Amino acid sequence: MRASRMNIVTLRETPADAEIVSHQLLIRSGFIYKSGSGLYIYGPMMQRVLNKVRAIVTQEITTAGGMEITMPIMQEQGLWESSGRWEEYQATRTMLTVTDRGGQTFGLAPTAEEVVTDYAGHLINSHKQLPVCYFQQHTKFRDEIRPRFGLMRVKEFVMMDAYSFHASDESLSETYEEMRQAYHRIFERCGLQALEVEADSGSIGGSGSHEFMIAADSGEDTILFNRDSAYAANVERAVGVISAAAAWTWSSDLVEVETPDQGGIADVVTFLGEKGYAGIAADRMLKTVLFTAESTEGTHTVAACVRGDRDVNDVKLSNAIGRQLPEGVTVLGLESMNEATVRQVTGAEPGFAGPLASLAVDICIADETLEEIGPLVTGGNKTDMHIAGFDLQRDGRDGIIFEDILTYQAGDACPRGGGELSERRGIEAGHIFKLGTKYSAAMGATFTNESNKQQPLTMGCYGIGSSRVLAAAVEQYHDDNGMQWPMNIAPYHCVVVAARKDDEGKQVAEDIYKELLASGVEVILDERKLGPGVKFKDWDLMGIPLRLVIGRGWDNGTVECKARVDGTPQDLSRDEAIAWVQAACK
RNA sequence: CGGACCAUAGCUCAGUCUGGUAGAGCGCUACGCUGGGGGUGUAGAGGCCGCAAGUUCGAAUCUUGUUGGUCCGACCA
Repeated sequence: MRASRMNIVTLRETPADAEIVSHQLLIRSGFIYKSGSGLYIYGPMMQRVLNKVRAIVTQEITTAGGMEITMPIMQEQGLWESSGRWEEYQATRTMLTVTDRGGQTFGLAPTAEEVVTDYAGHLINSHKQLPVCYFQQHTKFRDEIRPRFGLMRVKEFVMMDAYSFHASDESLSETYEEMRQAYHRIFERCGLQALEVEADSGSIGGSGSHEFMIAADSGEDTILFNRDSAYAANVERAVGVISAAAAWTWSSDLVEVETPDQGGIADVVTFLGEKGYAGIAADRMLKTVLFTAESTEGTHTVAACVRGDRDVNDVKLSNAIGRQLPEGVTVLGLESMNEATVRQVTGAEPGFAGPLASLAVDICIADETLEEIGPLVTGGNKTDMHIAGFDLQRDGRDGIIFEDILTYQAGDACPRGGGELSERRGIEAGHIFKLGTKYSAAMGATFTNESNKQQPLTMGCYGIGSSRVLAAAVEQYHDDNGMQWPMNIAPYHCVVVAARKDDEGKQVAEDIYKELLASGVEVILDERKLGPGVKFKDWDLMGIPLRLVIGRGWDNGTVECKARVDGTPQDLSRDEAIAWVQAACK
């Protein structure tokens, strides 16, 4: 391609609303253009990168046994009602909808379990047809409340989604493993370092799932991991072992302590310390956090208890609440309880809640690490009053459920033994789920098994945010001058910069360009009438991996060869330069 | 959905407090000079100051409303 025909428009200044580096560089380089909030045009260069990622994904998923199909973006409401997810996705406002002239409402694909389950259910009648796996790479929609971070969080994006169907859990596990391997190959071929972590399965549901995280400080997810034991999990799901609470000698009698205006944990600890309660620390406090949970059945008041120095894990809590509700009832959302309701359920000002008989909530869940700990200090459900010497087993209200609802953190011990957990940020680029029969059972997608019985299809589903992978690649590979695309997904392999004014110099650049082109190299000839500095800045910004310059070196018959990544320029002869490029982009 | 902020040239922003001729840098156009890291000279084009009402002799500037956007939180395969 000739640069003079590429309409290259690069920005010197960073747009005001671009916070993270991938957003800044993609905008400045002209790779993307904001069409609206959370809506982006992929320019010609970006499209080429996307095409390459898509090609790699298609190849690897096909190798893993997937068959590519295309499903509609518009999905009938009835399909979603048959799985029971319509209400959930409307209530959580995850799904965008459109209505036609007849008044029929459609969802804009946030994912396609319902559509594909309906499809497979009609095509698959016998266990002899199994297993089977379909996939597509198509536009997906999310009703993002707040799009941000450029391509990271948008309303419309490209995602590969694959769905496998099985006669047994064993078969599902085999395919799940094949897909897991395929994911690793995909990220490797894209030149990305991805970390596989245990994950929460969220609103998709199912029995097990892993996420593929691309490590980046700007990532929105937190990963806890330990290299020695190879444990890695999303903090939403991660478990660990917390250090024991510091010793605290107490007569174990229940004592009410006046704590005027001491609502927070830290306040109470300081206050009690001054009052002579020696050795009391935050880990001897029992923190009671109050929530209001919305479910398909109604509103529930919830108390969640954790050790005073730790935090409640919302995701785990939400799952735990779901297990307390009747079959088929789904938790839609979890909110901090408003102050008026707090006063109602505790009979006190906010800050003095405790899991006593006087706590009038529908559900009370205590973290499992509190089962064996005591005595503690907790709120007394009276304004300005705490209770010391509290033992949850002995003094707690009836019906307390013990579950893991703790947010683990760096420094906690690894659950697989050995050392401490470390923490890093990651971008969720892929997610695989063992769905089981959640959708097939609800939608009546069954097959005849070997015993001549109808059985719901066992399913797995697998997603890769293709467009998010692009942003993650920029996050992972860039420097002060711009992007650094890995060769396999770079929009072009090489740019030939014509930096001489004389006719011979121009002709040499032209000839080298044509020769590279003919040998299958994806190459750009920059013959624009611009100073060389401008050209260098442009291509560094756009991150083309290889650069040849026909400039002052040509006086001695040499061409400057430089790799975008940590390359020191080297002067080679014309033919050597061509060979250098051909070798580098193999 | 709570809280904060912004809207002036294609982009980044001054000007608003204290009402009185519409500004800068970058980008763009033309013509030179120049060529190894966004070079330079001259001459230009480009704005209903988001929109609507109000106050005023007079509004980018003050008031109210409205619409879009941004940030923090909540939410989120």
